[in-house]
Amino acid sequence: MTELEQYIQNYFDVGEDKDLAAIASCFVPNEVRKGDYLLKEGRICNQLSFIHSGLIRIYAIKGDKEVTQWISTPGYFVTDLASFTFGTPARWNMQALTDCELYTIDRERYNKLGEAVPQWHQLEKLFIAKCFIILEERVNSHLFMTAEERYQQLVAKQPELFNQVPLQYLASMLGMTPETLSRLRKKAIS
Amino acid sequence: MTELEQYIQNYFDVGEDKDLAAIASCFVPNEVRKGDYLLKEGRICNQLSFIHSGLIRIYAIKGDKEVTQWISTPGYFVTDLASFTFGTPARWNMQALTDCELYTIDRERYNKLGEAVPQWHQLEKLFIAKCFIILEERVNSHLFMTAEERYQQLVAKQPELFNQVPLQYLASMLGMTPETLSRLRKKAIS
DNA sequence: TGAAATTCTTGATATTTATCAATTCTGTGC
DNA sequence: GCACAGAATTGATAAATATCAAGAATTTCA
Repeated sequence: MTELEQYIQNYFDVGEDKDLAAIASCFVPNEVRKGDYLLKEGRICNQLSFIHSGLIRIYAIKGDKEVTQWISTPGYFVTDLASFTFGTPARWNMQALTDCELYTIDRERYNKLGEAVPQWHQLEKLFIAKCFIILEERVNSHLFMTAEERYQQLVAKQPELFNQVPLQYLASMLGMTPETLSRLRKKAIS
Repeated sequence: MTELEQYIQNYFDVGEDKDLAAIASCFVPNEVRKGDYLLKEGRICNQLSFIHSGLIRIYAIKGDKEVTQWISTPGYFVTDLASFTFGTPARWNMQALTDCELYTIDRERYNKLGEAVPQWHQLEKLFIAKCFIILEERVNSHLFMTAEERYQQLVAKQPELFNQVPLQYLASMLGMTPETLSRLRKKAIS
C-alpha cells in the first residue's frame, strides 16, 4: 500500500483494493511554500489534501485578531468541509506554516468518484461522520474540561506540535491567550 | 406535505416527492413521558427521532455532575449520531424534559433506505455534513465568543427555551454555572 | 554575522467566572 | 392554603484567565 493509500484508508476505510487504488489515482502530488495560502476566507474551497510533510494552520479573523482553529499535520487531511461539500464561501484561512508536500484532489474529481467507485457515497458518508465525531470531541473538551486540561490533553496527544508551531497559535486553538499558555507550560514543567 | 415530511425535508433535502414519501413511511409515531429515557450512556443508539412536540435533553455525566450538551425542540431531530452511525456505545443520555410526541425510525429500517431510495447515501451524506456544520458553529462559539456572548446568542436564536427549560440545563449547555447564567440574565434585563 | 522583527516570558493588575452558603421563589401534591 | 422540594437568585469570596507593559529569547534575513 502506498503512503497515500494509507492516508486515504485511515479516513475512508475502503473495502476493495482496486477501489482504493482508483481513489488514490485521483489525487495529485503538489507542494506549497511556507506562508502560501491554500484557502482564503470568503473563497470557495475547491480541494481536499492529505499532508505528506509540513504543517498547515487553519484560522479565521475575528475582529482585530486571528483565531486558530486547528493545525494540520502529516497524515491528516485539510479542507474546509462545509465549503468543499456545499460550495459555500469558506469561513477559514488555510496557510502553510512550513514548506509542505501534499496529495490533492479537486472538487470536480472528488464529485466524480461516485462513478468510479460504487460504494463511494457510503464511504464518504462515513468519512464525514468521522469528522463529526472529531468535532464532537472538541465541543466536549470545552464543555467538560478546563483550559489547563485541554492543554494537558494536547501535550499528551500531539507533543510534537509544541516544538514545531508558534505557541501563540496553539494557545488560540486551545481557546486561551499566549500568556496563559506560557504560564501553564511553566507550571507543568516545575 | 405532511408535517413529518417537512421535518425530513429540512434536513435531507429530498429531490423527489415519492422518495420523500418513501422515507417518511419508515418513521412511526410514538410517545414518551416526561422523565423517560430515549437513550442511556453506554447503550447503542438504535433510533433517530424527529420531535413533533416536547423537549428532550441530551447530557452526560462528568465526575459528580451532569453536563447538558443540547436541548432538542420540535422540528429538530434527536439521536447520538456517532452511536447510531457506527454502532458504538453512546456517550450521551437522552431524556424527555416533558411529554413528547415523536416520529421515529430504527437503525434497521434506516440502513435499508438505500434500497428504496437510490439517492439515499448521497442525501445521508449531506445530512451528516449539515450536522458537522452545526457542530462547527458550536466549536466556534467557544473559540470566538465569551460566555456572555454565547448567552446572548442563545437568547436571540431560541428565546423560548428560557421559559421552558430549567435554567441550570441551559447554563450547562452554554458552558457556565447556573449562578453565572443568573447574573448574566439580571445584567441583560437592567 | 548582526540588526530588526517576531515571539515568548514574566510581573502587576483587572476582569471574568466559579464556588460556597444563604435566602427567596416557584411549582406540586396533599 | 400550606408544606415541601427543587430551582433560582444573591452575596461574599476564591480561582482562573485576560490584559497591559516590559524585557528576554529566538528567528529572520540582508
